[in-house]
Amino acid sequence: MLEKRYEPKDIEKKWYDFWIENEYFRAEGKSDKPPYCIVIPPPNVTGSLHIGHALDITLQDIMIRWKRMSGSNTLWLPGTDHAGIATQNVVEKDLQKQGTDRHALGREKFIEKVWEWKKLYGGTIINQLKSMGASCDWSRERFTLDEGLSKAVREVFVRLYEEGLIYRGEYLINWCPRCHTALSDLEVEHEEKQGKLYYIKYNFADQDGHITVATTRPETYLGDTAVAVNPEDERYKNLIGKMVRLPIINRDIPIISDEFVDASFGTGAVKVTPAHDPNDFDMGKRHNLPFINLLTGDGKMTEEAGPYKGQDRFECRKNVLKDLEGMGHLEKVTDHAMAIGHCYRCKTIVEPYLSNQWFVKIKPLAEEAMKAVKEGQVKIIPTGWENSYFDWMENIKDWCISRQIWWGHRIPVWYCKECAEVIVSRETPAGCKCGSKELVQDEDVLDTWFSSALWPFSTLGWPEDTDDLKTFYPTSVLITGFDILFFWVARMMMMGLKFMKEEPFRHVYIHALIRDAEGQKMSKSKGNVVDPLKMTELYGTDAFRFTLAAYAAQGRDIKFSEQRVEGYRHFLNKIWNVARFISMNVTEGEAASLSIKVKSLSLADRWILSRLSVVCADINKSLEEYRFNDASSYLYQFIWHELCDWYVELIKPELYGENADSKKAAISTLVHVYEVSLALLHPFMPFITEEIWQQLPCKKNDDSLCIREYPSAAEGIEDKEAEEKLNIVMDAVTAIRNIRGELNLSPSLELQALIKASNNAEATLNENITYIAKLAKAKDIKIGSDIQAPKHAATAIKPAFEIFVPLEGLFDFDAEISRLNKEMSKVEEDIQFVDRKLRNEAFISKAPQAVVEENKNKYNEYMEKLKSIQGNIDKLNQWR
RNA sequence: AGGCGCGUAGCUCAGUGGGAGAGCGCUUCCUUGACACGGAAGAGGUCAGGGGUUCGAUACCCCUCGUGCCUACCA
Repeated sequence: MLEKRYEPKDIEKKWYDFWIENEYFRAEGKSDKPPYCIVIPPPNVTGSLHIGHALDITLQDIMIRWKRMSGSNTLWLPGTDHAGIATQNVVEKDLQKQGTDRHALGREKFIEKVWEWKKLYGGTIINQLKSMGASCDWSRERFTLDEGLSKAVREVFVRLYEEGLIYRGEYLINWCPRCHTALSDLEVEHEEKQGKLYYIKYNFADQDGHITVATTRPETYLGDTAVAVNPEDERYKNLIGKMVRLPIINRDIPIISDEFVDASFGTGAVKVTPAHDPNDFDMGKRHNLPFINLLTGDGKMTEEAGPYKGQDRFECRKNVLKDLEGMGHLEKVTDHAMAIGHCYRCKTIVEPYLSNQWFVKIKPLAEEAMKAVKEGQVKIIPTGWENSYFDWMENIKDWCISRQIWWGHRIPVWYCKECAEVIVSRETPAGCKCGSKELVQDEDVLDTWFSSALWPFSTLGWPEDTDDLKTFYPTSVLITGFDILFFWVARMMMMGLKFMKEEPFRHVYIHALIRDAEGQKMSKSKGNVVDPLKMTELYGTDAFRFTLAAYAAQGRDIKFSEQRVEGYRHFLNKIWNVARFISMNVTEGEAASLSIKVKSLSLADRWILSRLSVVCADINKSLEEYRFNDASSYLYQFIWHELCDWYVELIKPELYGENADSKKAAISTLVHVYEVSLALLHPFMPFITEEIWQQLPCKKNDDSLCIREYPSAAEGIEDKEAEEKLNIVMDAVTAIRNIRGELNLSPSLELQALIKASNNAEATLNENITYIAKLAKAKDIKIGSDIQAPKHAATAIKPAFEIFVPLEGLFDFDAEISRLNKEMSKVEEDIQFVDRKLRNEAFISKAPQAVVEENKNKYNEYMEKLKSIQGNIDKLNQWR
């Protein structure tokens, strides 16, 4: 006998351990079964589970468990990402607390420290994934800095270099002065902000007068090497070639002309700072201007800044403005909206910074990646994201992959101290071809996303030709949020196609972002995060998972509300109680012999089996299409409203009755339908279903629900006739309940029911009179085509029959007449609506014949109903 | 600045070219032998506004308003 309430806590761990012990999640490297594979989006090793992970994990686990049960050789490959900058930041913070830093430690020691840290805390997120029920194959867990994955990284780097797709050069990149490293364009977050536009006067060097330039970053004037104007700009045409003198530092620079300049913006004259602005960089190249670097790596001014040397960049700005103003060089200041770039890891304002970096020449890779989606090898779901994908790929720029940090894959490039030879190699080289042994490795490491880009094949063993790789590549689907579509998905596409010659996954399912109940993005700083671990603690993992699945409609963000989790906890309680109901009605001895015997099935049995068949098909189809919300809604609807509200109630007379055969049929059907329901539910709520299933008194072919075959429509028996018939019965029950409710009659009061039925309905109702008696709490039910309405009776009119409920003594003429009047005005509206259509000639001639027919039928039906109601009202008025 | 999405019951959201659906909340009644985390019966919506296409539009097209996001080198 089950406990009165479902208590998730102990049960969850018990079953997870059981699954692991029995290796149910273990994939086969070689198998006759069809392969199904998902690689997990590897969470940062520093991370802890947030609600976005929870959604991600839940959806993946649903797909994986569903496919596993459906007979696939299923691999869900888990792992973590070394998260270069983020992890380094965390460990550096630790060091800071101890009053030291990484430079004091030295590179080698520091990296040791990070590994130590990883050993201590890196398992946190993995354990949290397990607590969500994730059915990953943990024997294949990977880490992006593993030996194998590092080998893949080197292989890819060297091959791209050899093909000329990786190069090194001095360019303007995004620099984070706090993290002390270059960032790719993607790692810079732009935020629209109200800023200022400063107008600065530059005097001519050899004549009176000045030209005014506008800038948002006045301190960069120190690095100006020209002023540019548009060649067509009449105002400045005659000034081209003249020199202006920079205030304070008194450097003379030329006025040049360049098409790039927009004459309508600001003053139409642009200061050109080639070392600190991307556009100016291009102009500098075009006009051969000097590049003056004003900044050090940590955002302080260099010697080039003259009197401002050593000042912080923002302090310098203040001082420059003060000085310019003092000397009368600041003409005016206006408000100006602009988007400033911030480091995505630490939110510091980034600087365009001139330095030597490694880049991937990306266009050729992007073209293949676009083609794969255009030609349909890869399907992005929902398709709306394809636009963003193409848009980004088309405008892509070379990818800066070197980072000036220590934690990560060190760039496999060595420089000879003797002859300046550059050696790019898979293996650490012993010496230079010039004979020197004096080699130094490049100091930089690779962008973390470089190794993540290889994840779908590096984790399967590439560059070795492993069984896993042969079996599981391309993987089946990638499930992730849109926030890393470019960071990760796009790059996996490029690398997968490049090195495997095949797309990394057949489908990409992009799910929503979870926001708080007000629609705000969740963030630690806003303090509006929903902690998934708290949810699982409060409501159980299953209820939480089901909530996430129910929320996961395509193409819309999720506004998360805790109330909804509570609602689904009630659903679990309902499921739990059906199990209790079964255990109370099935004795141990009976259990083993249960089977569905078609010939002794009652109408209710046939009906629920038919419904089961339909819902099995619906759920499989929904999952096929990644319609998680539909699947969960089908489950909820079927189990609660059909199985519990109707079927269980319908069979109670049989369970408590004397007829052994029909009792047996009812119990068999109930247990069967419930067992199948548990299987249907299992991918969504693995723990409670396993717990109940293990205790369910019926024959099972498997040791765990998680490997039971996933139900198909064949587990039910489709039977439209039974559905139609039972609908008539349900109609009758509802009609009587409706009278009871609306006339405020006590639920305990037994009502008499007289049913005037058409021939079809008469037989059906007669055969199922006990159902009606029980569910509507009715007695002395009489059914016939010649039933007459008694004097003091409430009436209900349905298409197939009319019901009269005699209410001697309790009868209230006014109440009943007003009920009927309400009903009548509804029907009158209906008639009007259909009539308008039928009188429209265009409708008759142009609408499909079936639609016209349908409306005609409706019209007749409504007219019948109207006649009946009117008749009843007339009688009541006569009698009263 | 461009692009994308959203606006449907009090709240959170499904949905569809042929009379508007769910969950929660609300109202009334009910401790009936699985379940009060329950049962039964209800109330509640010009499907943002305006125009167009159509026999027919909440759905398709255009505009407006509101709202959210992504991309972008306007100094």
